[in-house]
Amino acid sequence: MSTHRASISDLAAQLNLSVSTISRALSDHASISDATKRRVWDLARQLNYQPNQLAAALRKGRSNTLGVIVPHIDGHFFALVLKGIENGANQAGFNVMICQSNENAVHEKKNLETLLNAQVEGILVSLSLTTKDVRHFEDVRRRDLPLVFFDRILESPEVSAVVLDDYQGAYQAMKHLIGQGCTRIAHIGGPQHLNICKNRYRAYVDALRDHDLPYDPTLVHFCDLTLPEGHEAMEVLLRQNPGLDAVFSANDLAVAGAMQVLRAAGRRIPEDVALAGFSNELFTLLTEPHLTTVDQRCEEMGRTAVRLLLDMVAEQPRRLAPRQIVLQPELLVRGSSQRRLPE
Amino acid sequence: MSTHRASISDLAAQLNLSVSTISRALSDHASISDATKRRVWDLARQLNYQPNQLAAALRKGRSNTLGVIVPHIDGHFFALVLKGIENGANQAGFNVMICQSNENAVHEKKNLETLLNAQVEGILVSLSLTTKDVRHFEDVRRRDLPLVFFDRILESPEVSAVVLDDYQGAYQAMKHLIGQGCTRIAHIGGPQHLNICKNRYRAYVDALRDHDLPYDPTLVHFCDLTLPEGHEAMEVLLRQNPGLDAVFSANDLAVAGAMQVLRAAGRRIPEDVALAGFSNELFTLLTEPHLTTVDQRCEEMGRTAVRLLLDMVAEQPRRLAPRQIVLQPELLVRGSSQRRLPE
DNA sequence: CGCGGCAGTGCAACCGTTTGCACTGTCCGA
DNA sequence: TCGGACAGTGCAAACGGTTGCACTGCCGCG
Repeated sequence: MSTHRASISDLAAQLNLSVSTISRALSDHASISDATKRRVWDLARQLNYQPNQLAAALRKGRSNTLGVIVPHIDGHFFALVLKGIENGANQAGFNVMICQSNENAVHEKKNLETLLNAQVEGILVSLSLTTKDVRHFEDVRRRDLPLVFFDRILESPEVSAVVLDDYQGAYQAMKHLIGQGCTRIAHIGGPQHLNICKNRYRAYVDALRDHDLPYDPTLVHFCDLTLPEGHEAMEVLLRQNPGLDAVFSANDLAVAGAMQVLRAAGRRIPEDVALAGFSNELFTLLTEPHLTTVDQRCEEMGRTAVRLLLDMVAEQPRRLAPRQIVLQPELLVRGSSQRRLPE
Repeated sequence: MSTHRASISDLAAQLNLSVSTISRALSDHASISDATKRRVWDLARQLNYQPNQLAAALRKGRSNTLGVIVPHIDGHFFALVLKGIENGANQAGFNVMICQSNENAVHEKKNLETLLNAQVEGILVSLSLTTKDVRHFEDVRRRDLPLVFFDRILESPEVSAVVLDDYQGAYQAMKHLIGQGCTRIAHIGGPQHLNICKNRYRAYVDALRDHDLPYDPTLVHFCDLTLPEGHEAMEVLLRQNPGLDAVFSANDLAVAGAMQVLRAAGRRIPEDVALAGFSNELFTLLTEPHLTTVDQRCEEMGRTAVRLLLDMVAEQPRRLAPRQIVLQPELLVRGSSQRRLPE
C-alpha cells in the first residue's frame, strides 16, 4: 500500500478518461452520461479517493474555511460561543480556524494576517481588551472579505455584529428582585469602559427609577468582578448599608463572593438578602441556594454569528448592508432570589 | 483600490524579473543578489504583498496546518488543553483546525475525513466516549501522517500519546487524606471502562493497602460523577457508614455534591469529614471551605502533545518510534481536607 | 587565449482541481 | 442529403506559488 493518495488523474488513467471528465463526474455534472458517472463513482470508492481541498480551493478561489479570533479559548463564555460557531460552520461544510489574541492587540493583528494568508472566506472576531486601534481591520474591508463581530464589537454602524442585550437582561433581573419585595438593592458593577458592564449598570439605575425607588450611591460598588473583589465589595456595602435586602451583580463570580460574606455575617439567603448575578456560569448550580442569573445565549450567539457570516459569504456581489443582531438574554430565577412563591 | 491581492507575478512584472527570482528573493534564497532582494522586499511591503498559503501548500505538499479532534470544546479541561495546543502550534508557525466529535464516533470519523481532505500535516485526537471501533485511524497510519493521542487515548504501544498519571494523582490525594488521620475513607468512582476512572480507583485501593487500612466495599460507590449523582452517592455512603471520616472522589463535581449532603447532615468539613476531588475545576475555589483537588496540567498537556506532533512532522523519513508521555499531576491541598496544620 | 567556475537570473514543469471552449458522433427534420 | 442541435468527452489554461536545471556573463588562472 503506497503512501500516495489517489488523485483525480489516477482515476482518469485507470478508466481511460480525461481528468476533466472525472472532475465533472465527481461533481455530478449534467453533461456526463450516467454510465460514466457510475464507473467513476465506483472506482473512486474502491480507491478511497478523497479530493484535495487545497487544489480545489486554489483553483476556485474559495477555501471553504472560516477564521475566528477570540480573546481566549478557556472560560465558559467563549468556549460555548465557539461550540456554536464550529457546529454551524461544519453543518454548512466549512472548516474553522481558531486563533487566540490573548487579549493582546498585537497578537490580534498577527492572527488576522495568518487568517488572510490562509485564504479564509470570512472572519469572526471578538475584540481583545487592549485593542484601541482598529486599522488592521481595514485590510479585510479592502479585500471585500465578510467580517462579523460578536460580543466585544467595534461600535460602528458600518460593521456587522452580534451582541447580547445586556441592558434587557439586567433590567429583567432588577425587575424580578423588586417584584420579590426588595427595596434596598445594592449593585456590584464592573469596569465601566466595557459596554457590557455599563449597560448592566444603566439597567440598574433605570429599573430603580421606573419603580420609584431612590438611587443611593452607597448601595453601588464598582470593581473587577473577581471572587476576592466580590468579597470586598460585599463587606463595604454591608458596612454602609446593614439594612440592604438584595444584591444585583454584573457577574456571577462576584455575587458568589458576596454570598460567602453574607453567610458569614449571618444573613439568610434569600429571606434577608436576595441575590442575582449575570452569565449563568456552571457553578451557579453548585451554591446553596442556587444563584439566580441571566443566561447569555452563548451557543446561540455563535450560531447566529456564523449564520450571518455565511449569508455574507454567499452573497455574490457583496452589497449586503451591515447588520447588527441583538440577542435576548434569559433570566433564570433560582433559590438565591425566590422569596415569594410564584402565583 | 482593487479587490485583487498582489501576487508574486505582479511583483515580477513591476520589477522586470521572473517569478522564480521573486519567489527566491522573498524566501531569502542565497543565490539572489542583495540588491535584488532589497528591491523585491521594498515593493512587496509597498504593495502589501501577502503570500497565498494555499498555493504554496499545494506545491510543497505541506499545508502548515494541524488538525485537532476533541469530544467537545466547552468545559474546563479541553478548553485549556486546546489553549496549549493553539499557542504551541502558532509559535511554530502552524495553523490549527479544531473539530468536535460531540462524543460521537460517527462524527469523529467524519471529522477525520475533513481534516485529511484539508491536507493537515498532523492530527491530535482525544477519543469520543462512544468510540469502540478505531478502524478509521488506519487511514491516517496508511498515509504516514503523524498522529498523537492525548488524554483519552487508544491503548496500544504502537501509538504516540500524552496522558496524565491519574494513578499518581489519586494516590497522592489518598496519601494526604491518610496523613490527616483519616481511616474510614470513602470513594466516589466513575465509569470503570474509562481508564482515567479505573486508575483513580486502583490508586484508592492500593493506597489503603499500602497503609494497612482495610478495604471496605460499602465505602465505595460508582456513578457518572454528575452533581446529582454526587448527592445520591453521598447519601448512600453515609447511610451505610455513618462513621466515615473522608471522601475521595474521582472528580470535583461529585465531591461538590457530596459536600452539600454532608453539610445538610450536620457534618463539619474538614473536622468530621475531609474531602478531596480531582481536576482542579474553577469552582473548587468557590465552595467553603475550598476543595482539595488534583491539577491535571491541562495546558501543559496541550503544549506537550503539540510539541510531540511537530517533532514527528519534522522527522523526514517518518521512522520515529511511537512515544508515550506521562505528565505528573499536582495535588492541591486546600481547606476541605486540612485537619492538621502542616508541620 | 581558452576554459572552468561562479554569481545571478530565467524557463518550465509541477502540485490537483476546475472550467471555457472545441471537438466528435449521432440523430432528426427539412 | 445536408445542416444543425445536442449529448458526451477531451484539451488546455488557469489558480499562485516552488524548484531542478539551463543559461548568461564575467573573472581568474594556467
